[in-house]
Amino acid sequence: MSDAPPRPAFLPTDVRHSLPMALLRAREAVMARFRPMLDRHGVNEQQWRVLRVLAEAEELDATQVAARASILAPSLTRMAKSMAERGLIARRKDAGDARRVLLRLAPAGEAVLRTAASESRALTEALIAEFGAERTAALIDHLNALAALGSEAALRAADRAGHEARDAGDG
Amino acid sequence: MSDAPPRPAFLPTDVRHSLPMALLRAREAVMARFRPMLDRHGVNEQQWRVLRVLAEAEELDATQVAARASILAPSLTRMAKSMAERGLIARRKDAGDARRVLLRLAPAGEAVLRTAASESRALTEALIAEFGAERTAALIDHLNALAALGSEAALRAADRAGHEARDAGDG
DNA sequence: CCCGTTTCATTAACTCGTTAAGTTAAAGGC
DNA sequence: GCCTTTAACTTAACGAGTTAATGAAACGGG
Repeated sequence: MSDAPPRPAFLPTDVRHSLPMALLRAREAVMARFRPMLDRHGVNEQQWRVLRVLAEAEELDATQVAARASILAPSLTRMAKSMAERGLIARRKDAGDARRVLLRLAPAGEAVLRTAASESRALTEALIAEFGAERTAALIDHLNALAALGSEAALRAADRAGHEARDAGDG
Repeated sequence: MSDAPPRPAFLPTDVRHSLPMALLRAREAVMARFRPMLDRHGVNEQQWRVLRVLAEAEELDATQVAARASILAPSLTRMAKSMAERGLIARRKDAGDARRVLLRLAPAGEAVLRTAASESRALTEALIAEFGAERTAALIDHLNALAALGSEAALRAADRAGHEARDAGDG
């Protein structure tokens, strides 16, 4: 409390109550718990996401993997190369559409999932136990609802609001 | 629904209901709304966080800025250099402790905050209007509580749980 | 059938995240 | 007053995020 000196009046929103920053901090705190486990299994956070997405589908093209794992296409291109070299995943070209690259789990990737699954579940359950089961479920629902807002119409509306505010705000 | 083929039984948690991934997707959705505004003002997301942190304090050392903006020290070192060159912030050494580097807003940084503040507020208010004021406040509270869990004792407990599960799980 | 358009993937360039190691300065023990 | 330890930053190296541009293949009129 002692370090809140005369605040300039022009700042946007208090950092303490900013939704983007709250999301960032929460994610960091959660990932800090999972990172040691992933390190032990030789994969990073993004590779782990790719493996899990592929575990839920037989075979997917790169665009779908990127969308489901929340990874951008250029990142996935780099990752797929190194993961294929390590035997975590397998790549092949789509016979019907030569633009597409199809990805699937390879044995080493299945092995990582298999041996990490129990640890991952334990960490998840420990977190849920600390934070509360109902509270966690509700939080995930809210987060998914928030993510679902980010569709085209909403984005345009937000952009218009920005322009209007800029006209009216600080003349 | 048609793309959920025979799921291998060894996967950790359904990607749809994973808390880390929900946090990631929600943050992406929110930031997608703010990014065009930040682009117009010539700063990226991390620089914006630094500016806002400095706007809330007269002068802070690098460690405190990093902590409040959720930026790692090596990243802040790089950023402080380029932001100082652009006149967004000012750097000076602490007279009493020659290890410390003190950061404060410079005129160009104040100008960015001043001209972007109204747009930022408009975007924030638009988001709150869409998502619901009470719901947003509750969400931020939950996220802060979640972030607060990530303290030392909790981390050690989670790590122990991981080891136990590995022993018991797939021998 | 051809040509403009769209889609999928890749490459490139830059910045940040992350870890580890190195530098300099302050603190503490004896 | 040294000498070890700790703290604050910096540097380096590598991978991922982001944007823009390119390449290649499919699509869709005309």
